Amino acid sequence: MFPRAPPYHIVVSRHQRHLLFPLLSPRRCPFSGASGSGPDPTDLWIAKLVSTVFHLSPSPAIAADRIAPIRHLLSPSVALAALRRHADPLSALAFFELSCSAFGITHSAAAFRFVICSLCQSGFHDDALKVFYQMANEGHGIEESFLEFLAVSCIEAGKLDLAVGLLGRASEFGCWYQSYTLNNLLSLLVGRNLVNDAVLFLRQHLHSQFLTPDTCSFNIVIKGLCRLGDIDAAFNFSDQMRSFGCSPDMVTHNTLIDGLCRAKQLDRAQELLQRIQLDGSSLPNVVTYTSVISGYCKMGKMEEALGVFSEMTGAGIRPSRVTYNVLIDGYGKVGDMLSAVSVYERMLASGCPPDVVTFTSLIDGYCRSGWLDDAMKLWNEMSQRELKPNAYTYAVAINSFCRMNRLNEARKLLKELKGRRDVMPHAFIYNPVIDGLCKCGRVDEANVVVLEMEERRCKPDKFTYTILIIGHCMKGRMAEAIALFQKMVSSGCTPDSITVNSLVSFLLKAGMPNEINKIMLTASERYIGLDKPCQEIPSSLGKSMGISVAM
DNA sequence: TTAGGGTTAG
Repeated sequence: MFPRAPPYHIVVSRHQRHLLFPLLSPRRCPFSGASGSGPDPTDLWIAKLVSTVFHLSPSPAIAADRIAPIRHLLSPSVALAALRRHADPLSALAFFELSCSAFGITHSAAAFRFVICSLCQSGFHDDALKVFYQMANEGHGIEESFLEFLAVSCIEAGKLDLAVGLLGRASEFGCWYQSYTLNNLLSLLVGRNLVNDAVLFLRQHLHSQFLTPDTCSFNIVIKGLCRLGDIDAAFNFSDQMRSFGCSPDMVTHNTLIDGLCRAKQLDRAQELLQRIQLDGSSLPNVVTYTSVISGYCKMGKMEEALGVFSEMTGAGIRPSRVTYNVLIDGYGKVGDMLSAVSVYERMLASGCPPDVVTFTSLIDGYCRSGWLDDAMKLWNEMSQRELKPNAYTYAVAINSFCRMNRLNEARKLLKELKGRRDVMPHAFIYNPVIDGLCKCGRVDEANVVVLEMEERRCKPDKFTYTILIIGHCMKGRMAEAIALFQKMVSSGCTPDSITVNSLVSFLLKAGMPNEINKIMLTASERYIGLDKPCQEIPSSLGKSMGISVAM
């Protein structure tokens, strides 16, 4: 934490002169700048001296000894001026702490804010919050705007736990904060699948006088609950909205309808749609209808989907690109490519340009029907329309080539993907190729593909490892299979019962009981905390060894 | 800051 510095000399050499005038990086924090008429020139001179001595000392303790003779010159305003001379926030923090502990300085609110802002801007939010809580404990008034700045900084840095803790204590500091900040936090929590944390936070603070949730706050949490499949909880929240002065709006209704559709409760979704229509308070829009159409498409009920589509157009609502894409994908999934193409043509005729999702769905449809060559014609047509395939498109095409045992064409696409720096590679794109190669006994080539994915910082997942372990076992390369299992565990990828069962059964056939023991021991250590229950497998081994394996 | 679309393999 303490900055590296050369030994202390009274006379500073030419090459050290810059240390007298450390340049501060631009401060974006509105609370860290100087205010008022600025520091006294004498204070500035002392601050310069003190900060230089501090910088040149090899440790805070030595700095304390060296500054001691002039400690009587130190004041809160000198300390603030000295703090401003620290370019490194951790160095500023070290000086801040030293001036409290060694020289008894009671820092001003401005000094606290300066250190907190510096730490936040460099990503040291944990330290920033410790200083903030010290600031509050020392009785400094907390401005609402400062609390919000700190919360937003934590949120933007992804330190949601810190933001939750800070905003959760806002009432302690007498601070009210805007729904915008709350919604930012809720949105990020939901986006990271921390729906329960978002729900808990909103519930705990609904009655707080320092927080005013708005319709958007509820909508965010309702969407999270719908994505979890907890439709009843989502409806409960929507029922509660009015008692907090918020009215459900079109977004609320659409979120609930989409939730019902995802939960395959299409009848309830249709009922709600009709209720909204009868109610007249908000008319269903293209998003509402598209959600219902999507729900039917996902269930393969294309007649019903088309019925809702007709109802929508009959009501004078123009289909969006998403609406067309949903229908095209639905027809492709049920193998009705004639209808999929018909919707595509209608889309073009209506002046709605297709996008990469349209093409991915069409390519997927052709692939599922076994018409790979038609699919690849579309692949080429995409570039004519200046559309680039993305990770989804590659996944669809590569998977299909592998299913048809056209591994070389799949590898050609992987090679093309290698040149696409704008596409983030995912294990599910590589896995079918690795699987196909292993099944053909081309294990060495499979290992090369794994190296390629790792070169692109794409970590193998449990499917990759299991495919490889089985592939190596099939070739009798047991030592390599065991090494892969060990690499899997040490890289933090938790094996599941399929991985362990596969390896153990091969080891059993190979007559390697000692290795089985080791694998099972590792597995039992790793399985602590797994959600799914344990099951006795394999039968012969389980009986003889009394070991259970998680499923 | 909130609503609808495409990948899921061992």
